[in-house]
Formats: sequence, C-alpha cells, structure tokens
Amino acid sequence: MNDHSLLNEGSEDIHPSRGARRRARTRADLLVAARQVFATRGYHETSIAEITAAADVGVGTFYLHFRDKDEVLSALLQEGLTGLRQQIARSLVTARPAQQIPTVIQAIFNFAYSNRDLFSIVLTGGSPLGVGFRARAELADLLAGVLEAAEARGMLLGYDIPLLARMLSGVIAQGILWWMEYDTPDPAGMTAQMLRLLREGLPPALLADPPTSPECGKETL
Amino acid sequence: MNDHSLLNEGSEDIHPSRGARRRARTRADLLVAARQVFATRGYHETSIAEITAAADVGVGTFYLHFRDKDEVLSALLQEGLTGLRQQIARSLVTARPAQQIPTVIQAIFNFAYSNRDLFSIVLTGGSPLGVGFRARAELADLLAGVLEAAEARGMLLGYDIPLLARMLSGVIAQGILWWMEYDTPDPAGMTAQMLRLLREGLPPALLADPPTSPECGKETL
Amino acid sequence: MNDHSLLNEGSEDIHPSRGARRRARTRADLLVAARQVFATRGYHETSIAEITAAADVGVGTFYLHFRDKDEVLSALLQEGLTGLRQQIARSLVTARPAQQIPTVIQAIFNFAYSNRDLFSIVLTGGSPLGVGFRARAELADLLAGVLEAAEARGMLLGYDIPLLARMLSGVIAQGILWWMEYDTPDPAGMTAQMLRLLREGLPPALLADPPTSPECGKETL
Amino acid sequence: MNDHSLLNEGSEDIHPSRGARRRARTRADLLVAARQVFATRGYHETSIAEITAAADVGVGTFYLHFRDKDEVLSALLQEGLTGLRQQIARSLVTARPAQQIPTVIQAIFNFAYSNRDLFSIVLTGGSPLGVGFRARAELADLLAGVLEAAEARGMLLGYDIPLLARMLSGVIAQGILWWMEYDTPDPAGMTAQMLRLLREGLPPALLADPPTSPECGKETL
DNA sequence: CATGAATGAGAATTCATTCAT
DNA sequence: AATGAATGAATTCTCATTCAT
Repeated sequence: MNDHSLLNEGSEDIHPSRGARRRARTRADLLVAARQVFATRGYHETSIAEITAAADVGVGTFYLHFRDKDEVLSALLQEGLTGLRQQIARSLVTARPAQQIPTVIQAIFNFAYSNRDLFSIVLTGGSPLGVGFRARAELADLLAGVLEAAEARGMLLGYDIPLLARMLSGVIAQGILWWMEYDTPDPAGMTAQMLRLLREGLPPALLADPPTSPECGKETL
Repeated sequence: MNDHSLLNEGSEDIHPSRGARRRARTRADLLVAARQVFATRGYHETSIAEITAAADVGVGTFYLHFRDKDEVLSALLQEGLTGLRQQIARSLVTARPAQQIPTVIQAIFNFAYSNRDLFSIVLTGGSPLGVGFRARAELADLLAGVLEAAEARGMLLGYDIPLLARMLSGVIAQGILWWMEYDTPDPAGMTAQMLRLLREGLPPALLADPPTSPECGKETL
Repeated sequence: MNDHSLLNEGSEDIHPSRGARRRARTRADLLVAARQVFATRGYHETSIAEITAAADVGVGTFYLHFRDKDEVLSALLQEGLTGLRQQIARSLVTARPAQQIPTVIQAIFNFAYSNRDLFSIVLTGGSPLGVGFRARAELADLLAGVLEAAEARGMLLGYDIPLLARMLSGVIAQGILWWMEYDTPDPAGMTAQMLRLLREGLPPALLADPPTSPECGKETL
Repeated sequence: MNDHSLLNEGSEDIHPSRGARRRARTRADLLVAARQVFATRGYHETSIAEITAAADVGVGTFYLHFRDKDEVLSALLQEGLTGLRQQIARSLVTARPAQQIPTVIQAIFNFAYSNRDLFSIVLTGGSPLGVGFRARAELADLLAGVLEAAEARGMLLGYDIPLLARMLSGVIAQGILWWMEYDTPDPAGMTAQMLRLLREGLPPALLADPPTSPECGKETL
C-alpha cells in the first residue's frame, strides 16, 4: 500500500495520473519543508508536526510519504548525493586522468557550498548516527572511486586507498564545516587550499619523526 | 547552592570532609556511567534514568551534579581534553621543534585510541551540536598551537593557519572514526599514514588543475 | 496551530465540521471535569492527569486545549463571569435607577449560590494568585459600574468609588464564603442582610470615634 | 522527641539552657526567612530549600522545627494574630463601649498595614486552603467579640452576629488587599472610609428593593 | 543540634503515531 | 489522498523527606 521507497519511484512515468502528480507534489513539499526546518531548528529538535506545518499539510499526511524523521533525512541526502554523483560523473568524462582528483574535490566543494544547510545537519552531529555515518561513507566513496582508478594506473602504490579516501574526506568535511562559521574562501579558494596541501604537504623540516616515547597519550581517562 | 561547576573545584582540598568525598565519588560514578551508556546507546537515545541506573544512584541525584545530559557530556569532554592537553604539553617539552607536529598528532591518536568510546560520541554526530562543535574546535586548537609556532619560525609561510589546522584535524577525526569500524592500523600506524600524506602529499601527476568549468557542482538541489 | 484561545471562537459557526464539533465537545468535557475536580480536591492538589481521567480523555488531549492548569481555571472563570455579566445586564434594563445596586447584589448572590463550587476555588485561595486577583477585581467592577452610575447622578458624592466597590465586593465575597460552611440564608436572605447593613449601617452609638492612640496595632511582628 | 508544637513553648523559661537558646534562635531565623520568601515568591512557589537557604541553615534543620511548609505559615500566622489579639485587648481596656468596634477596626488596619506581606499571602489565595480559612475565621472572630458585646448590651438586635462579623471582616480584607495595589489611604484613612460606610450606609434612594424576579442570576453555567 | 547528599515518587509536558472522517 | 483530534508512553525535572555523619 505504501512502500516508503527510498529508491526513486522507478522509471519516471511521463504521464502520471492526476493523483500521482498530487502525491508527488505533496512529497516534494514535505522534503523542502523538512530541509528548511532541519536547517533552522536542528534535526533532533525538529518534530514531525513542525515539518507538516511548514509544508502546510496535515500531520497524518507525513506518514503517507515517510516512515519517520530518519527517512526524510535519508531521502533528502540521497537526492543530494545522487545529484552530486551525476555532476561528478559528468565532469569526469571531460577530465584527463591527471585532473580527476582535483575535479572531484572541486565538485564536492561547489556542491557543498550550495547546500551548506544540508551538510551542516549531516556533518555536525545534528543527524542520527546511521545517517551521518552513511553520508560520510558516501563522501569517502566519491573520492575512493578516483583514487582507486589512480591506483589501478599504478600512481598510488603503497597507499591504503580506503583509509586515504577517508582522510581526504575528512579534510573536505572540515572545509565544509569551516563555512558554517566563515564565508571565505569560496569553493574555488577552498579547493586551492586543499590541493596545495595535497601537492606540497608540509615542509619536511616540520615532520621529523616523533621521539620514540610511543606511550605518550595512551592513558585512558 | 549547587553550581554544577564545569571548572575544577579549585584548589583540590587535601582534606575534604566525608560529605565532600562522598559527593565527589557519586559525581565520578555518574561520569563513568554516562560515558558507558552514551557509548553503547548513543547520546540522544540515552535517558537520564539510564545513566543513574548504571551509576546505581537515584534519579534525583543526577540533578545534584549536572544540569542536564548536555552538561555531563561537556564535563566528560573537558576532563578528556584537559588530560590530552597535559600529555601534549609534557611531550612537547622534550621534542625538538621539528618534531612538534608529529608529536602532537601521535599524542592525539594515542589518546583517541584509548578513548574511542568518548570520541565516537562526539565526532559522529551523536552529540548535541554545541558540544560537537566545541570538541572539533578544541581538537583543531591543539594543532593550531604547534602550527602557529612553526609559522612564527617562518616555516609555514603562505598558509592560512586556522584553516590548515582544521583540515589536519579533519584528517585526524577521520582516522579516529576509522577505528569505529576497523581495529588496524594502531595509533602508531595511523600516525605514520597521516605523516606520510603530509610529507609526500599525493603524486603531482594526480593533481593537475581541474578543467576551468568552475560551475560544475554549483547547482542547488 | 493551537491557539488555546481564551476568547470565544468568534462568530459561532452554525455549521461546524464534524471535527470541530468533536473538538468543542472534548473541550467542554475537560472544563466540566476540571471544575468538578477543582471543587473536590482543590486547585493546587489537582493534577492534569486527574482532570483528564475525570473527562475520560488522554492526558495529551489536555494540552491540545489548554496550556496549563491556570488556563482551564481562567477559562472556567471567564465563562462564568461572562454569564453573570449578561444576566446583570438583562436585569438592569428593567430596573429603576434606585433599584440598580440591589439588583446587582441580588444577581451576584443568586449566581454565586448556584456556582458555589467555582467561587469557592477562586475566593478561598485555592487558586493561583493571578486568577484570584482578576476574579476579585471583576467582581468589584460589576459593582463599580452601578456605583459610578449613581455617582454620575450625584447620589454618592464624597465617596471613593473604586474603594467603595472593593469594600462592597468584600461583603459579597464573605457572604459567598459563608455558604461554604452553612446553607442558610438563601440568596434572597443574604441579599436582605447585606442591604440592611447598607441601608442602616450600624447604630451610631456603636461607632464613636476611637480613642486617639493611633499607634495601636502599628507594631510589626 | 520533636513535638512541632504550635503552641508557644509554654512558660517561657527565664533561664533557657545554651542549647535551648540556640534552638530558639534557629527557629526564629527560619520564621523570618520563611516570611520573606513567602512574600517574594508566593507560598506555593516556595520550596523548603529556599527557606533554609534564606535562613542559612541546612535543609534537614527545617524538619527539626516544623513538620512542613504549612506549619511554618501557621506559626507565622499564630504569632501575628497573637500579637494582634494582645494589642486589641490592650486597646479595649481604655475604650468606652461605644468606641469598641472602631477601636478594633483601627487596630486591625494598623496591624495589617504593618504586616502587609503576611496578609497578602493569607488573603489572596497564596496559602493552602486550611490556613487561609482559619485566618479569615480569626479575623471575623476578632470582630465577633465586640459585636457580641454590643448585642449583649441590646445594641444590635435583629442582626445575625456571626454573619455580620464575616461581612465586616470582608470589608476589612478588601481594604487590606487594596494596599497590595495602592499605598493610600493610610490605615487611619482606611478606617475612616470604613466607619463612614458603617455609619451612613448608602443613601436610601439607591437601595430600593430589587424587582421581584428573584430567579435572576440563578442559572448554573 | 545541625548538616546536606541522596532518594524516588510524582507532576508536567512532549510527540510519534493512529484512525475515523 | 489528506486531515488533524486524540492518544498515552516516555522523558525530564522537582522537591519533600530521610539519615548517616
């Protein structure tokens, strides 16, 4: 009766019935409303009633479209990531191999900057554990794709690719979080900063091996 | 009457009264219990009653020591960070300038590994916005300290130090989150991986400037 | 979403929807229940749960209609006073000017006798300060209206009308409280007693000026 | 062990032991503190802890002197009324019979003005039902005493004395409540206003018998 | 006597979810 | 499909009261 599907409604019907169109419209209203309320009130502080009020529909209507709050956020995220993935895919077709990693980084920063509200929810902890987890993982996967391609071309021998992808996604995540406090640099500048770090690293003179007292910091509280 | 003080109780009295000792003991029990319950159930799913049950005290007792759930987490975090800061300070006294950054990174990883439960709460979004925020900021500050010192020695010209600190803290955060899924590498290995990234960066051949279609990814959802 | 309106719902709709009818019915049930429980248990001893149990609705339902206990009592009072005011207005149209004050007094006593439960809550101190205050003030205002009219006709020169209204309302209030302990006299008898006091006063021989030791009684505890 | 006596501690010992003196001192501190907190926060909003904090004693100490909040208020009231009764008794010895009623009224107003804080608690409903009740009754009794004396002298034939006492106490109560909003008239002025009302009553032309529609106002809500 | 930490019953309040219309 | 009144479990928080010191 009601599948609460996370997937797109399959083969987008070109001629949906009147009812289907209305249904889709209501669902879209709810998503927009949820996004806005999440952004202003925070995920955990948001109640279903607030979302339906913002969407100007009845409370019961919510459950006709989503199982719970978690699912709206997931849907929002999936839509976002689907868009991002498509854009990255499009960008990559015209990019030379050497440009792939920068291209992906730039695409992510561009996208994240335009969708700061959504990312702030997911990255800061304003989202349930599972959702945030999956989001971080998918961000890392986006990078993992091009990193693996590079490794396949023999350009990244000796790296633990999944871990590397995670570390880079950490840099990106912090870049995005930076925008929650400051407006500059813009996505291009942010990309440049990150690329500089990846190209040059830090001066070797700052990275001497630490003194071998490897126990330092090992104590539990 | 009850200050719920986040500060240390000042000059630690050498001869606390029986009552004061009991009070401190109860508070400590609550902190331990909270930490454990947060770690297993997640911050938001944890109720005060669960904490007090785990600490084997009455519900009301909680409010004698903390204003709300937020404050326990903050207290837990502050204690942790205070310990970490002290260890870093200790490590730095014996480190040559060139070893400072690696030393700090290693200390953080060591510490985080020993306190994975706490970090997982704070970094994954299982914590209220404010607390997670402050925690990330403090992590970045730990790095900012040594980065600024390096800059003062003229070794990091041209970098935006606060942003760089954030980016590096992002790498560390992802390293820590990695441990929520896998047990290897250990802190030393993790430090090595990160240092390698910082020393070598990625091969220049993978970081050609992206094609100048800067609009890519800019669309909102 | 939920206005908790103290005002009447405006132009009483002749054709309220089924939902609106049900809502109104529930609200009315709650008011009746609250009145009864307040009267038997006392305002402060009454919990929301007792009211909803008496009304045979869920606890949450209460909050769909009233913000808190205070608001139910206010609503109860406003309804009561509105009824009283209307009756007084109706009585006054047929009364000669010389009959106005007795008419109002009689109307209040009649009304109060029929609604002893409500008045007992408000006048004895079984109600939150604000509500009791407002109630007393409105009682005094009822009298103030006719007293001012009399003054305008030059019949009450030299009196402080607001204070006089208060004093008379004090007599009425005590008359009402009398009914909490005894059943006689009935409203007509009570009105007669009060009118006698107002007509004759006390014998002048009992009201010689007090000895001029005006300090008597001035000491604080 | 602990009698929580409402009565005075009997024959005030001229040479109380050190312990007894200390105990009495603590009890007095609690009474003063309670009075002050009741006046500022309202009886029902006041917690035992607030009283003990204001008295600068431990919470447990409260229970060494009083059974509960109710009892402190009663004690406060009894002390007050005892004082008032003594002053009235003193005043009455020098008063001619014709001055007795005015003397009592004046004494009550003087006393109430000096102790407005206490009276506001008791008269407005900021006190538990029982206490307020008793207080009103005692106020009426003070008047009843002199009214009965007058009746015994054949000066008040045909009056229901207890009811009359109540009605007059209602006038006094409203006079006192007036002081919660306005500072004038002072006790002497207030006494004068009340005496004028009692001497002259209202002009007969304002007190024609009400039209005989005795049902007016009889409807229940 | 005095203390104040601990207690836990009880009250208020919220909110996801259902269901009759 | 949409509605929104009703529900009641769950949670937070308070506070009178006890009792070991």
